[in-house]
Amino acid sequence: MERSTRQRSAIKEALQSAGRPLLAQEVLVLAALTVPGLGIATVYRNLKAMVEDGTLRQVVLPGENPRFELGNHGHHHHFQCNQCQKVFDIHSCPSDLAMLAPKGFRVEDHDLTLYGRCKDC
Amino acid sequence: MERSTRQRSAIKEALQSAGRPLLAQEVLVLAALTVPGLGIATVYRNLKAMVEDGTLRQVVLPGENPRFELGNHGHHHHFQCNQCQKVFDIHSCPSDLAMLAPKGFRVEDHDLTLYGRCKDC
DNA sequence: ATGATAATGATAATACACTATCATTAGAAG
DNA sequence: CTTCTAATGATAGTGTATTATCATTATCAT
Repeated sequence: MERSTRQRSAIKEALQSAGRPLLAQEVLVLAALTVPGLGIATVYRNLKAMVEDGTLRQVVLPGENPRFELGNHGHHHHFQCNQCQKVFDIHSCPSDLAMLAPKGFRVEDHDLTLYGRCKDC
Repeated sequence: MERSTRQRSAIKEALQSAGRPLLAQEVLVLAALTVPGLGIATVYRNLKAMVEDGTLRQVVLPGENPRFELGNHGHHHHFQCNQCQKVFDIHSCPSDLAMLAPKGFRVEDHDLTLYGRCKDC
């Protein structure tokens, strides 16, 4: 059966306190503050398991490695800073996108990424 | 100096006649119809060179390998079919995206991908 | 047509994110 | 406290897109 470990808690908490999608490497760095010696394999293992059970969601931006965020958010989009490369949530969503598609195409979903400077850069 | 080869012409023509962004592998298959024996290394070499000189543009969708399209298009977006995975151009663009970002964030650019069924699927 | 050399094609090498392996550690049930 | 075994950490291995290598071919200025 599944056991509760310091590592798993630290990984989840890193994502909660960051409040933005993190790369596996970023998760490692943050969670290792709580659990020194944390291994990258453990990070990948737990991220994968938590995505599978719905605790986490993968966020994939064009040309970027997957990031991870909590799975309890609804539909939303992302902003990536051109300076620091960090990714932030955007909780609004344009509504009139389906009409952009050519005739004969049915739109079922969409992905939007904004790029620019974040508040800190 | 640069020489004109059958291979390079076939690669460029494959992209022109397709009228949609193609993966390196798709370029190989299409261009090999004109130049049998065409090698994948030649495809990558020429795609890279043509991107560098502006003839081509890379199109990178989330979680996908790069596709290539002619570089003389203006700003536009893409549609990917959930069935056949092909990518098509969308020549319109929503205008009110900058206001979606949180306060303190400056929006400089954006990427939009629509997903659904293409005309043929 | 010829020679210099850019370009090609086959394939070995690379890069790199991710996964498997396995000896060791540490939850938690009793 | 013991025992069972899930989980961990170190690291070797994998998968795969792309690039480098190099002998051979083909373009093009002369």
